[in-house]
Amino acid sequence: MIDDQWVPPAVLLAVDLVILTLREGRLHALLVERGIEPYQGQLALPGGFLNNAGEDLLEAAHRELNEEAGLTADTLHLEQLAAYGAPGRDPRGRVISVAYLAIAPGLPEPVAGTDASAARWVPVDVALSPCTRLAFDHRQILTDGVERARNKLEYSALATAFCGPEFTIAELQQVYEAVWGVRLDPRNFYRKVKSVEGFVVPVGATRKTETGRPAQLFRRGPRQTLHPPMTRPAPEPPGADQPVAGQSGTDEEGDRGDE
Amino acid sequence: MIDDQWVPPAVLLAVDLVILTLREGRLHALLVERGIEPYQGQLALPGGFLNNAGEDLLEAAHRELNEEAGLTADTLHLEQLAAYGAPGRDPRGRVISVAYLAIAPGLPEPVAGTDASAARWVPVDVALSPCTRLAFDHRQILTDGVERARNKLEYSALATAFCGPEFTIAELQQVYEAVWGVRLDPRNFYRKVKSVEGFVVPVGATRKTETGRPAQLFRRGPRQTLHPPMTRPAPEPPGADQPVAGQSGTDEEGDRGDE
DNA sequence: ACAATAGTGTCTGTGAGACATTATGCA
DNA sequence: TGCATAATGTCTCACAGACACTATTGT
Repeated sequence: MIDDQWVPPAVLLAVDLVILTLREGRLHALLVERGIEPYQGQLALPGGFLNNAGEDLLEAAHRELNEEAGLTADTLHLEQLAAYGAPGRDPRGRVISVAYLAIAPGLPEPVAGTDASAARWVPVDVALSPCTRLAFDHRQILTDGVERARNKLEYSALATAFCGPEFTIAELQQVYEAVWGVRLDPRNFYRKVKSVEGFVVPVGATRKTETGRPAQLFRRGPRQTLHPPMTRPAPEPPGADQPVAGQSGTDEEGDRGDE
Repeated sequence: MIDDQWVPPAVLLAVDLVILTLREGRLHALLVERGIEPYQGQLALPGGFLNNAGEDLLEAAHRELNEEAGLTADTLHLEQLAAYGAPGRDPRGRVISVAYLAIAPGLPEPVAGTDASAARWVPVDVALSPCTRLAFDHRQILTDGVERARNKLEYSALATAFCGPEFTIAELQQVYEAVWGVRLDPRNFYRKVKSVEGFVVPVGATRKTETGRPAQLFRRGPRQTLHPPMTRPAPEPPGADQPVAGQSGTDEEGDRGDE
């Protein structure tokens, strides 16, 4: 079928980033306004081509994270999301994009002055609203990233990645509420979090709130997976559930403890 | 930072397959003996390079599934696993591999006569034992695939993909036991499966067993996700759990397919 | 009858949902 | 004292684990 002279087609490889954070109780994603064609002027995920043939994928993700978002990778969560390679996804040619999901604590300022001057935080419900147009297949990638984060909150300690090094239980609850888009009972949430050994560890200090009793501060504990998992309220109506059938681009994690 | 003449480096793109099935109560993966360099003679995952620049990733996975395993994609589960792109993973150059996970019902014969005459089913515990050497980074890919399957059994109806169109509850239980490597109580398993609406639907017929009362036959139902999930016995000792840290993202690739 | 497997019923402990109550800060 | 939030306690129901028991086949 293939003659001896056949050589496989070469492709270009890009790395795109879904960077999520919490700002004022809402889930935000970092988007950049494209300065060049194609899709010039439109919103897109931060990302770019592989720098050189010797660069590792994860390394490229870290580089883009720094270049485009001004974020150092020290404290933040970064995991591979999926590969996207539909033939027509980039008008410049055959480009395969490996998407990464990054979770960052709420940064006070989006970014500025850097290479990423055009970057800004956008609430995900706005970014994914039918009115918003994203470049390439970035809507799909962003959707998948948010979905991954939502699922991982259930069975992993990912929520702590949205918080700073020290946080209160109430702050952690806000993460769940914002990402899942639900309201949780503070008492049950408190009991659940503290009942999972190693999820969070008390730091001994307290943080004053605007009003009311000061809250204890915690750090993330050694535990990565939650057993039993955090239960997400099921907003599904009775009957069969979402199709979820095919997977053209990606899938999810699957690995519970992976990352 | 990048001058106007800069062009991104091109890479080769391969698709590799983790194909899992159940044979005689044990979890097996399909491996091929490589006929060409590199790693000639060693075991590897089925896979190969993108056929042409216009081929979709999933399409390529289906093609390889057919070429190398002789499997038609009609009845089997196929989802993307991850992208593997470590710089040194393929001695021939920079090759990024997008791995797919396929789940197939137990086939009576491995394969033969086809392009994949060198393919054979290997128990995963054998394939992943320290003694077995796999080409490229296929050990990692296989490990990730098995891990994905293990996790998905918990919260999805993936187990039915291991069974034929009609199956008994006991057969479904064997899937869980083989993939998880545990023993489950038949009575509790039966109760659990039948309590999840739409997981399996009775087909009205029965299947005779070697001895004992005939079992009712079922088909997979419309439900894709299991709420609440199937609970996996936790073989973890108390204390912090597995690190599960990063994912360097690597890959492998396949042979060229010619021969 | 007996063996062997399919399928049902019961008890109990754990944990989630709902919600009352107490504790600790500030004005 | 009053208000707001943190933290703890109580009750109930759902469900997983353990296991006794009944049902239906073949020999």
